[in-house]
Amino acid sequence: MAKIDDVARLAKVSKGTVSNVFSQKRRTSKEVTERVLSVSRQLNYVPNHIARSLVTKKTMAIGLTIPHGNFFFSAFHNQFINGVVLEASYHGYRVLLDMIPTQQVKTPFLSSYPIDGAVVMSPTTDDERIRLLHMDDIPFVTVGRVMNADIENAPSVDNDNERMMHKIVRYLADKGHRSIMFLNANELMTVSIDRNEGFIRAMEERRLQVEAHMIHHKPAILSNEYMDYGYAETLNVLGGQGRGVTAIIADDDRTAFSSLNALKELGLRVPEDVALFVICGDLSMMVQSNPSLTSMDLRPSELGAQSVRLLMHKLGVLTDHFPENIVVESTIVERNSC
Amino acid sequence: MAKIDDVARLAKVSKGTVSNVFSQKRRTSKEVTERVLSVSRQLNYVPNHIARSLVTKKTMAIGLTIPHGNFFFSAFHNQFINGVVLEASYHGYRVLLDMIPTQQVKTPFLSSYPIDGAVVMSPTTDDERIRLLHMDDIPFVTVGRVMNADIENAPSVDNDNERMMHKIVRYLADKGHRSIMFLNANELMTVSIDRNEGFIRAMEERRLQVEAHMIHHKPAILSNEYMDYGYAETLNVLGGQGRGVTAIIADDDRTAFSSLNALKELGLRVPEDVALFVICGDLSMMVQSNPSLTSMDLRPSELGAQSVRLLMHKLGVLTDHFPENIVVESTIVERNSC
DNA sequence: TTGTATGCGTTATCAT
DNA sequence: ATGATAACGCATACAA
Repeated sequence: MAKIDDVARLAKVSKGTVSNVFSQKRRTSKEVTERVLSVSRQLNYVPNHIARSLVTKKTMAIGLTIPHGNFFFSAFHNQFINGVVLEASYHGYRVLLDMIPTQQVKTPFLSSYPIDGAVVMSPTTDDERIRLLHMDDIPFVTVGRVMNADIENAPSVDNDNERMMHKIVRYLADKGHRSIMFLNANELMTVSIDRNEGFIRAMEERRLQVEAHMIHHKPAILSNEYMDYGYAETLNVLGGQGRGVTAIIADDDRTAFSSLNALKELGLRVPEDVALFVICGDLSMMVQSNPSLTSMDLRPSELGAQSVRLLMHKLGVLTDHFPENIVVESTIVERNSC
Repeated sequence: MAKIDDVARLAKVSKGTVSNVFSQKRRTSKEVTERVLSVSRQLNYVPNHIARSLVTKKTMAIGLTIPHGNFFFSAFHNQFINGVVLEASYHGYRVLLDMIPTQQVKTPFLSSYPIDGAVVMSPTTDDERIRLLHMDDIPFVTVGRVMNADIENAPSVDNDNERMMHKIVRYLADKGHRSIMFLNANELMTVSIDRNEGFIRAMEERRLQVEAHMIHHKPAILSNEYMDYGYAETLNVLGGQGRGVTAIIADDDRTAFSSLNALKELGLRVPEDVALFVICGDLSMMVQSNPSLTSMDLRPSELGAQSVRLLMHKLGVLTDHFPENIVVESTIVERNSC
């Protein structure tokens, strides 16, 4: 691999000049620029990213930390990552995919982390990743509210979880539903906490009773029940005993489908007997489902893009004024399940 | 941030010794080791990854290049990435997510690429990414066969595409189907080419006619028809004209659901009137669909893990004997759609 | 087992 | 506008 000295020698300029031709940090005459570029092409030269990083102290990469464990992307994650990668590359940044595996790995943090900043997905209460980032002084943006005890004012991007639940409850209540079951996300995630509160508050506002059997949380990702979440709950609560639940809010598409299956087994029709409402989910799946599923669009791709944009401000790449906490509006998409 | 000299001074050793304590490349006495570690903790020191990379010429990161464009992960991609990240982290490697966006970005290849190797998903004929990697002498492994003109003997991981199609056709033919429609992946992908050949050959072997209306290819990812692929084709071919198609092979879950929807609209029952077979797809979706879909399991997570393992051999991280081209066995999972 | 000196390839500072 | 040179923080060959 050719180095900067080779180019400098052949182009009869100093290495400083070659450096400037590539970094554009100060002007170079058209003449020299072209000579350098020509020689570089000839030698197949490109600046060494590592050496550059060593002196600039910028890696031009951001980390994307993903929910830990033997994770399983949902449609939400997909589109979110989409938004992140696209927006990052737009600013010249690369994305380092990252997870905190449950099993011990060879090099956890044996050396510094070669990223300029990070996007943290689905923070949990007292999130380990956030602790680490904070300790290492790496700027980060979370998607969802941070609830670590010692950290305040963390920049974040989030949906309006409270309002979202109000909107959903209102929507269902207006259709006459009084007993609504909420199949929430995992209880450790901060968004799930916010949504829970929103749900309960919205129900109370409407003078609707919230009973224990009406709120459930997705099991840990590695548990056996994970894949079946929604099925057993629906069977239990809507089967036999007749607790009077007439509407179900499901956390994601997988959960919704599980629930839908249980409903079919129980001989309950959607939406005639029971309404099914999905939070987010894969658009094409929602549409192609039978019946198509009414859902709350969380706009994950937008969440991803905004989180990167916010991070770019933290990194000083973008300098116009920008809020510290961005709320991405979520909207109800009516289909045929409610 | 503390540097190696600070630690050396406080621990009263040379920087070379500090270096060795962390890299473990040569023994250090227990005494010294502990003193160094203790001081490091005290100063919150960790070796600088960039500086280390500059001299070792290893970034401890691999690239994962994803189908270009405003891409859209499918269940296959999800699980694949899962396998890649998990296996990579097991060997102490990080994963740099990478895409070649359609829109022009700021820094395409303005500087060298800070990865030790790459995994290339879904190679196309004359793949640009492969050209670049090859030019830059970056070891890479493809998932699917390489068809670039100037590249031979590229290490790869793949399913047995030919055999797979034989198995599927045999399976369907044994159930009495003689006219089978194949909703294949995008025609640029090498796997789709292989599967096409396999399909045609398998049909011929069984003396079954392959007509033009029986083979379709997924439109480009940015086109309007992309999301609807499967729907229009099913409507056209199985509607009105009655071309006698009694079985459909769909490339992925999205396509299958589209097709399923069209079948419902046509009043055709699955599997009574038409058999529907899915290649890969999201397990939980397949199961929860109604009817549950019989499918070919491509084992994407295994593909991901194996591709990383193969790459590790290319990088000299793993040294035992290992084949250059790995075939991951795919198996039929029978459900209720055929 | 440990210390010393050199180099990795670039950017930045200070000249000119 | 360009050149010369000192960092950047570490690993490693060689010396002790």
